[in-house]
Amino acid sequence: MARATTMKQIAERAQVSIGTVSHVINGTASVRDKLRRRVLDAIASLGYQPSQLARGLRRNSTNMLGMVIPDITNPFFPRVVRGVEDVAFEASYRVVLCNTDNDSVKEKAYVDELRSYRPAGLLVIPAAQRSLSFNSEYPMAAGLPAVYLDRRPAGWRGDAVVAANEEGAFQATSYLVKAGHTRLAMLTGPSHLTNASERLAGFRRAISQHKIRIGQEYVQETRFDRETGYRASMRLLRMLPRPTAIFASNDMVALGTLLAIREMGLKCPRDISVMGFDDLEFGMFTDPALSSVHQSGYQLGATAARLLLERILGTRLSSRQVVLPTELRIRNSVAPPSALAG
Amino acid sequence: MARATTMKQIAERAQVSIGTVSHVINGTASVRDKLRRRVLDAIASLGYQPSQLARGLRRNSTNMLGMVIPDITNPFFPRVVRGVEDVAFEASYRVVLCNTDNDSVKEKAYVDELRSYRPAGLLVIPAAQRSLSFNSEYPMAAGLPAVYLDRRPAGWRGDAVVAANEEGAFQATSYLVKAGHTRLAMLTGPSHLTNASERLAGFRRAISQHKIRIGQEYVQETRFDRETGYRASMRLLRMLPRPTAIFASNDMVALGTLLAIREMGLKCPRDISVMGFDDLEFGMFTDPALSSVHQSGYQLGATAARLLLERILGTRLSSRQVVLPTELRIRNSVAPPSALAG
DNA sequence: TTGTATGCGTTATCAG
DNA sequence: CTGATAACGCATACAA
Repeated sequence: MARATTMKQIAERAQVSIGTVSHVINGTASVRDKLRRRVLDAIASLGYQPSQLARGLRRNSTNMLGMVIPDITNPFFPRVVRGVEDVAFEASYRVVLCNTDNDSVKEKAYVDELRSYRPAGLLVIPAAQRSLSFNSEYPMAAGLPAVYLDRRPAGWRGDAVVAANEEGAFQATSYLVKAGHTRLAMLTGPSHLTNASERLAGFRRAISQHKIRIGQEYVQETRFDRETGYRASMRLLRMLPRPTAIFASNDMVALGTLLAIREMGLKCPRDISVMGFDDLEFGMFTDPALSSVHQSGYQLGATAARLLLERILGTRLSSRQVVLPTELRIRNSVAPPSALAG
Repeated sequence: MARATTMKQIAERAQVSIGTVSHVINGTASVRDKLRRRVLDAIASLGYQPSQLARGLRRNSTNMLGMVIPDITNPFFPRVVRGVEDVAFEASYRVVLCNTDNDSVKEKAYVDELRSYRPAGLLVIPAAQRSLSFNSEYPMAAGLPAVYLDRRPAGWRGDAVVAANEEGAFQATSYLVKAGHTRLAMLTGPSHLTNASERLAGFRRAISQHKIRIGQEYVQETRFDRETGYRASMRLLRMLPRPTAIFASNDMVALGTLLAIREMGLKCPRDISVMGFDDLEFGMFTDPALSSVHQSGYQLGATAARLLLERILGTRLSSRQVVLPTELRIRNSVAPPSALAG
């Protein structure tokens, strides 16, 4: 295993001390132009790269940003990650990615290990609302800047960036109501996640504001995936009277609903309307095209990364809670209820 | 910035020397049971985590795996990444992810920086066939184990894992021919990527084997995205005679084709058949459902990670080229050519 | 079986 | 402005 070029070699070649090399690299003291040039030349010709390990050890901090997400395979998260990466890269930070599978144990393991690399900060989409690893101000407590995204763990008083989940769900539900639907069902997502419970709250606010009452069996808990969306939808579709509209807590769940409708021999939107949340790219291509509450995963990530960088650089002190806007995108999967339905 | 617990503190608390602590942690010498227990207790009660930076500096290698991919936002790659991560995590390695945007300059920058973290190995989906950073055995030369995935840079003689691109494309094209198509078009993807050129080769082999001749305007180069797929498809659809089947080099491109067909007021598969490659999840939900050559991104990643780990652990010496099988998945987007078409 | 001491490549302090 | 030199936290060769 060939060892890489070190500062010592640069120093020898440039005929200066190792301290001087460090100074020209970090701009930590002014160096006479002649020496500076010699150093730069040596660096260029030897292709020297400072050891991030040695530097991190000495400084007790690296240019890594730890990012903890549930599952990169879920199509919403890649955009978030990309938003983070772009902002981080621009500022010379690198992103280390970890998938928790929504498992708080794995989350804790990852966070603990990440810490041992002394990242400059942490970006976390928490696995659960009440996580053992994050119940208080855990990451901050040890002086590690952290920003939470997408979901907010209970009790977290630091920086966070989330979408307007309640409001978005309220808008979407209101739209369905105004289209004439009164038998509305909701697939909630995991009730222990803030984004899911906020969306449910928005749904409830809309129907109660319109004086609509629905049976509790019309509200079904799911995970945030197609599989549970499909199963819960099958249950809904077999109920009598059958709901005329289903609001899914995210697009993956809505995909399951579309599948269930197809399998039951029903037709969307003729027999039943479907609304999703997230507005993932594939929604434009489904049959029928999926109506959804749009949120920008990229902005979510980019914004969180910016907050984190600001905190790392210490330009801000008070903690900030950013709420990103959502926007209703109506496509073919929603229509007024047919007189025959039910 | 509170400093973390160190071995020294463990040593003090356990009333042993720092060397002993190291030995029980690494199992590098047998330690008397009593002392070992004291050390373990101290570690547990202080929540000690060894500094990966110090360890990496000392050992000249860390438990990080550098992974370089074009763009996490492209739905094929998350599965690859996930496959890598799962295998890596199991073996106590962590993955650092970098997006190159298919830009070899960015790729080189990332690889150079990654090296300064002394990763145990590198997983690379190269940005281009002839990359400045990878034209010879660059990563290996410096003793850094590396495995290439999905695409193979020219001249690389080390480990690589790719799909059976040529064969898959051959099967798909043959299917179209057997369905009666003679006016076949292909959207090639970027010609400088091996996977794209192999797919084109498979296409050509199939049509020439069936004695079909097509005009060169029926072969259009695209990138691997929807946008260029859409534009190239519009060109194809305006040609006279119009092709009766389009083979897209991947599903994102095929999505663009579906869009173009819709926009031209044509109907797939009645007027024109469409075949994709990759078989991404959304293909089941498009209208019509997309036929495609299936390959498992997860297996691609998992296999590559396994090869890399084996090389890191030094259990193998000769370099291996793994080719993963593909499988044709026929759905509604393919039908025999209508007599009226053209 | 255990302790001591050296060095990994930097940064930072302190003289000169 | 420049050069020595002491940490940073750990692994490891060597001594005891």
